[in-house]
Order: sequence, then C-alpha cells, then structure tokens
Amino acid sequence: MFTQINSNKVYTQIIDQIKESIARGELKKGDRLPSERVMSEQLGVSRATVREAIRSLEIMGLVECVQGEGNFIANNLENTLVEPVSMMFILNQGKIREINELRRALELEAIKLATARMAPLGLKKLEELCRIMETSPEEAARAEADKQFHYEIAKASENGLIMNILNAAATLIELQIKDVRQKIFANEKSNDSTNTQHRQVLEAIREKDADKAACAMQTHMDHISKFIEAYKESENH
Amino acid sequence: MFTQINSNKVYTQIIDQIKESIARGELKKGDRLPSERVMSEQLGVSRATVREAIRSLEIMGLVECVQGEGNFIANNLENTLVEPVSMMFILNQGKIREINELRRALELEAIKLATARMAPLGLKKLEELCRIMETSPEEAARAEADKQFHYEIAKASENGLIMNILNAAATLIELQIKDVRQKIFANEKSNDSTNTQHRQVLEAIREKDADKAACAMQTHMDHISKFIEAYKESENH
DNA sequence: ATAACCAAAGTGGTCAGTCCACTAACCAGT
DNA sequence: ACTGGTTAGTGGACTGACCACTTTGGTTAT
Repeated sequence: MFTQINSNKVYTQIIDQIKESIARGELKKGDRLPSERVMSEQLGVSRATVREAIRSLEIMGLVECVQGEGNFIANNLENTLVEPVSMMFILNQGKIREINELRRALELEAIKLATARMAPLGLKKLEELCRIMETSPEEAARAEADKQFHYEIAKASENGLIMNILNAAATLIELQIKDVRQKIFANEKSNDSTNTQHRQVLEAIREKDADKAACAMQTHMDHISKFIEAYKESENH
Repeated sequence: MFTQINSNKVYTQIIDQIKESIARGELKKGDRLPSERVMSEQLGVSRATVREAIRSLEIMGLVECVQGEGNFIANNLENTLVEPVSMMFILNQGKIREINELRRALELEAIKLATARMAPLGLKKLEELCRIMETSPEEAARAEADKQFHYEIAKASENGLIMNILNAAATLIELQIKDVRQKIFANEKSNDSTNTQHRQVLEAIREKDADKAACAMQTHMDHISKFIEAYKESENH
C-alpha cells in the first residue's frame, strides 16, 4: 500500500556517500578526505553534522582523524571490527565460551583454505616460528611467535573477512584475560604439548592435507579453550 | 625518559563510560540514556561532543535514537555487526568468495553446536520449515522458510557471537545480490536438491550426529556458493 | 463523564559562529 | 645547515539558537 518512509537522517546520508565513494574507487586506503569545512560546504550541511558522520567512521576504525592534519581513510583495517564486536559482546553479556567457539570455527576454516593457498615463503615463516616457540628462552618471544603463527595461517587463507574477525576474536580474548599465554602456561608443562600441536599443524600443511591440518588445529583449539575456560572459571570464584 | 602522552579524545572517554556502565550492569538492553542535555551537563562537556559519542554507538547499532523521545540501548542486537562488517568488506574490496567462506565456517560450527544443544521444539520448527520449503507454492514463502531454517540452527547453537556474525554474513550476501534465492533457483530444478540437503541436515541433527550434520551442511554450503559465485561472475561480464 | 483537541515541555536533529590545540611549511637569523 | 618563530589550515570542543517530533496534561465540546 504505502512505501516505507526512510527517515534518512543527514549524517546517515553522509556516511553513505563516503561509503559509495569508496566503493566507486574514488577514495582508497590512506587517502585524505576533504577538510570538514570544505565537506560541510560541498554537502550543504553544518560542520557538526559532518563531524558526527566522520566520528562514527573513526570509531569503527575506517577513518583516522589527526588534529591539525586531516581525516584519512584508514590504511590498516586489521582492528576495524574489534570495537564493534567487543561492544556487542559486552552488551550481550557474552560468555568466554562463545569467543572460543567463534575462534575455533574461523581457525578451522582458515587452515583449510591456507593449506590449499599457502606459499613456500609462508611455510618457511611457520617453520621459523615453530623453532622460536620451541627454543627461545624468553616467554615474551615465544608468546609473540605463537600469535604470529596463527596470524600467518590466517593471512595464507587469503580471506580478509576471516582474518579480520579472527583478529577481533583473539583481541577479545586478550581483553578478557590479560596475557592469556603467560597465565595458562606459566606453571604448566603444557608448553610441550602446544609445541607438538603446532608442529602437527605445520606438517599437515606441508603435506597439503587440509583435513589433517584442520584436525590438528581442532586438537590445538580444544586444548587452548579448555585452559581458558578453566582459568576464567577460577577467576570468578 | 618521558612517558607517551595519550590524547584521549573526549568523545572516546564518553563512549568508554557508557560501555563501562553497561558492563557494570547499570545500563541494560532497552534502557533509556539520560537526555543529551543532561549528559552534557553531568559530564561537563558540550552537547555536540556527547552527540558525537552517541552517534558512533548508533551507527554500530548499540543505541537507538528516537527524535522527541530519547536515546536507548538497543533491544535487538541482531544487526549490530552488519554495518561494520559491510563497511570493512567494501573498503577492503572484498570478494563474494570471502563471504561464502566466512559463512561456511560459521554454519559448520553452528550446526555442530546446535546438534548437541537443539531442543525438541527447535526440531519441530525445522521439520515444519522443511515442509514449507517442499510444498509451498509461493517462492516468497519458501525463501522465508529457508532463511528461518538457518536462523533456527544458529539460534540453537546458543552462541550470540556466531549467530550475530552469521546474520551479518547472510545480510552481506543479500546486499551484494538482491533476492539471492530467486535469482539462483528461479530457472533451476536445483530446488529439489536443496530440499534434499535441508532434509539431510535435519535428519543428522535428529540423530544427534554432529559430524554427519556438519558434513550435510558442508554439502549444502558448497552447493549454494557454487551458484552465488557463478551468478556474480556472470553479472560482471 | 467522555472524547477530541490543543498548548506546553522535553527530546533529538541541525545549524552557525567562535575559540583552542595542533601540524606543516615557510622564512629569517644565526 | 640548523634553530626558532610566524602563519595558514586542520581537527577538537564549545555555545546558543532553531526546528521537528513525541508525550503529557489540561481544556473544550459533546
């Protein structure tokens, strides 16, 4: 009967215009937006309204605002979804279990894809990271290598979406439990089994056996989340 | 020597305060925020700044703003991540392939979890939805049942994060290809095989066989994404 | 008494103008 | 070549005003 009337708040339209401009390729990563004063003039709206639109994009990590310099399309989109996901998670009173399950889903898909798409150079990096985790005397270095190991796999999946959300999930876990690795492995011989698991993942990738790799990763994830949930549990008591 | 000074923009602090207030449980879903004028007074900042903070939360879907009434913590968080994910996707010049892969990852995890957690009532709903897809003469009704079928599974996974991101992925596909189902199945006998796949998923759940269910879903996902990517392909030529 | 109406108060949406803090670029003095 | 100041342009924040909308409560007509 009647067509839905879309309120079309002005700031929404501005955001849409910026989005379209990006989609059309007029704005690319790192590009500078026109100054707020110029934009407000071009769009025929007040500067305050332009700022509300830009602010939203900034919080989402799509725009970087530098005082005295200008507003830029973000170069690095890696942390784009951390804020939104974390907010949504808090507001939903989410459980750590949910993040673990999400992470497992993505790691499993990522490694399947990565196994097919991994380049020799990536394999070499994974090899090196395994070595560091096994031999480095400093926990900090081992922890960093651990992160990198999973990051390399995500990268090799050649899927920006999965990579991004995976990063958000990992960050969210860190937010919930500071220094996860330290707390889990500090008083554990568990380090050895973790290293073994990483090795098995690496070997499976090398053999281009996606199912085997996924299986190895699944074991690894189960191992980790068992500790995380146990830790979180003990914290609440 | 010197410690890094963090600028801590004011609107960021306001957002943090609102977040903390939510985390502490002072603000819950559906609650009304103090009016902008009151907040600006309480926080000792201008209304414009308060608005920039609230605007960001609104775009992320965490706050709903109603003119003449007030600003509310969102009741419905289902679409929280659609905007951020879609933005990030566009800015990254993502391919439809990536969404499909993301969706597959989540559907696979969701169905594993759902198989373990599905209640009898949910099974009944799935049964009914299968029936509609198989017998309803109206494509619109069948399409709706299709959506509901996947939604019920996501719901049964009892994981808000996965449910939410899955919804974002599904929405994103719809954004890329309007009326996906119609376009894919309009001139296809493919409807039959889709129905068969849904049946197989349902049966596996009924048998509480998570692996079998995941396998059936995998087949279903492969089937769908083959069509979607083919369609998108043809569209670009 | 009931229903319809209307005015007031409060709210978010938008605007214009102002000042401050910061950056980069240029320029003069050393 | 380096230093330090000046200046133009930028984002950050504030102020006060007006508009559009909703709710509310009293007033009027029935």
